[in-house]
Amino acid sequence: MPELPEVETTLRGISPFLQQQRIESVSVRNGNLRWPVPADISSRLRGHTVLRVRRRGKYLLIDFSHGSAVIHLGMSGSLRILTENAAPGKHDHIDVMLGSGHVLRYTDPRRFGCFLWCEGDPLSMPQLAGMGPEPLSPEFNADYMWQQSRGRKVAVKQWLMNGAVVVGVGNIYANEALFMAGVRPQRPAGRLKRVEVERLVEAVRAVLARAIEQGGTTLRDFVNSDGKPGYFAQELAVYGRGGEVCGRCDSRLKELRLGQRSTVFCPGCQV
DNA sequence: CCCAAGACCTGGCGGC
DNA sequence: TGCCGCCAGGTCTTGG
Repeated sequence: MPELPEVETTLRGISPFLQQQRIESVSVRNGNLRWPVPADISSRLRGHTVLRVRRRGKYLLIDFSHGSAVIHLGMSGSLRILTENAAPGKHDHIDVMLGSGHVLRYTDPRRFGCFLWCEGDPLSMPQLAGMGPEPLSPEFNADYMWQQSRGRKVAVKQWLMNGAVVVGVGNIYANEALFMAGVRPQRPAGRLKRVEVERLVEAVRAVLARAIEQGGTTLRDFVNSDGKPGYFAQELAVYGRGGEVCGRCDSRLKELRLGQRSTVFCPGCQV
């Protein structure tokens, strides 16, 4: 489910409710996520105060003075703030009770996400070390991406979705950015021209920034921390539109598979 | 090192 | 209505 804009939307939603809050308790109903939720997570957190919440790629980090909770939403996860204690549903796996009386609830039907504990610097744990730059930071620029692309034979779309190159670009936004940049997804990354890399960098920035403004993309079940959907789905130009007429020319959008992921492009607009 | 494919898991959908 | 296969926003792991 969540790509960078959805995780960023979640961060912005939960952050005000977590800042400086004391953790009263943690209730784990199903700890069988991608990796097991540490059995002692409750005793790790109880009585400690949240210093701040931040994001690295699609990971959310809740920092305390003695370590950080490291959370990923996988394909289908969400985090919500409950103002009253609603009965948990089948996929509501974790509740974090806050001093304010609010509850941070972790939901994930497919359980591809994780909820881990890290003492010390979470940025150096295996999952986070070696990540590429943030796409909305100055380190993500044409010079960097040009140098990264040289010699790479992989399709540019899969290259864009590789977190070691740049974080946060998932299937939806890779499709959209390539359309915006006028580049066919199946082109080998190393064969892009410099101007194409420049356009792609700008397109990734633009599509992610716009999606964040809209509160992310809701296809089926993404909800923000208030339980509301994101509105970027209405602005998707190609994702989920295979067979439709392109909005920019009169070609029909084509659909194919790259790296087992559905890929949509316009044969008229994308070279 | 690079790349492709398999793995994890549940639910929704279209087809028969 | 019921069952079956396929698909889904991610990314880690394995194997060539």
